[in-house]
Amino acid sequence: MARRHDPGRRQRITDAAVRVLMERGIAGLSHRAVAAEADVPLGSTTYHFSSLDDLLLAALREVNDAWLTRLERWEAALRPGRPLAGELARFVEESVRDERPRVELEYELYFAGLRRPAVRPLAAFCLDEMAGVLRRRVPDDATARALVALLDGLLLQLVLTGRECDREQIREAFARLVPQDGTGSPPGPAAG
Amino acid sequence: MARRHDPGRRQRITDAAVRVLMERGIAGLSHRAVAAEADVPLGSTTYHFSSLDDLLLAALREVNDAWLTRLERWEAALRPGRPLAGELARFVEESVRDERPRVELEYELYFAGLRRPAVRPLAAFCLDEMAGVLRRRVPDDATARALVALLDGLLLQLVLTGRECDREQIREAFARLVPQDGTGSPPGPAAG
DNA sequence: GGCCGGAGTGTACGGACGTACGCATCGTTG
DNA sequence: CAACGATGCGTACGTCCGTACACTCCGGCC
Repeated sequence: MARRHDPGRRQRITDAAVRVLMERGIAGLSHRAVAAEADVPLGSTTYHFSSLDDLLLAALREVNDAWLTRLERWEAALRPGRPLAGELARFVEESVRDERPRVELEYELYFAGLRRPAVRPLAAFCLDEMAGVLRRRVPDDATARALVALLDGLLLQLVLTGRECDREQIREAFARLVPQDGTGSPPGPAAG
Repeated sequence: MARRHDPGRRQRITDAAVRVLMERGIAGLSHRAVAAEADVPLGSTTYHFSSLDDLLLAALREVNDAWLTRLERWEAALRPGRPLAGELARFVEESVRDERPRVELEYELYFAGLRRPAVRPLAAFCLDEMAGVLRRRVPDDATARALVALLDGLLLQLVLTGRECDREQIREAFARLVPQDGTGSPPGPAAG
């Protein structure tokens, strides 16, 4: 064994939980599945997390962070000259092409929030953060929230129907929501 | 007992399943819960439905039908003069105000579709039908699909954050997606 | 060097679940 | 009226789950 005083054990369990979620979904998350995936004894998962909900929440926070980080990176890499709508369409396309499991998991998070009071704040937080990121490129909160809604709805459609992604149509839809375009309107000249 | 040859028994079980789903969500659906809710013996639920997935699917079809019917009724009641965006905003507002449990359940259906192959076609069907209904009031498929995406995204946001519904903001967002407005553009003069 | 406290673990318990299957029951047929 | 077949039901089995808890083991302190 020699696993005594293993720092980062908690983190390893959380990571294993994320993998379990990715493979089996929220319904498939159990102490036993996580323990096996993390290669730790069953008791270890109940020791580090006071309940299964705790474990679920920790894992979902991880998933959520990864998702928001991806969005932040996309935002940070925006070129001033390019219209925002096209870049949003690219984000959608890349999401369903390269990160489908993560997208699916992200939406499982939302839906878990529908029923589990403990998860709901996290889902709401995610929505607000996304709006906050887009807000940097758009003149008002309402537009940012509408863009988030359209983004969520489109990703959901693409993931659920498995239909191929028509980037031009998606760009057009985003373009209608963005008032004037040129990678949005940063509040200040260089404050973006 | 005297329950022999009870016609509509299957339907009663399905209805009970819908109530169970409404109260406990998909994770809470079980043969036992449904049997108790429908006041039938446990064996009856396994007799009429070959598996739990069958029962879930039947119940979700019911939920789906109710949802699409609501949308159809909304569409049928549209007045020619009124702008479509405002009517869509009204639909959103009424949905979260009066039908929140049904909305939540509808999105649980989507969620179930993410993980259960048997449910996915139903979720995809629902998305297509919604687009089909909106298509009657809008000049092209792409716009209809974008409206569905925005509708889904907005409802999701409102239900998850519990934020109050700003109807004017929502109307504005829909208005940007609808090319010109006056309750859409029916293909023919009176063709509906 | 020997004890002591807490960190970590293995096991066992109680309960819920899906489903298979033998049996009761009733309409039908001769 | 009697027997039979299908229709419907109650029970019981095997599995998996979350969690509690007695126990082990290691690091620090006297």
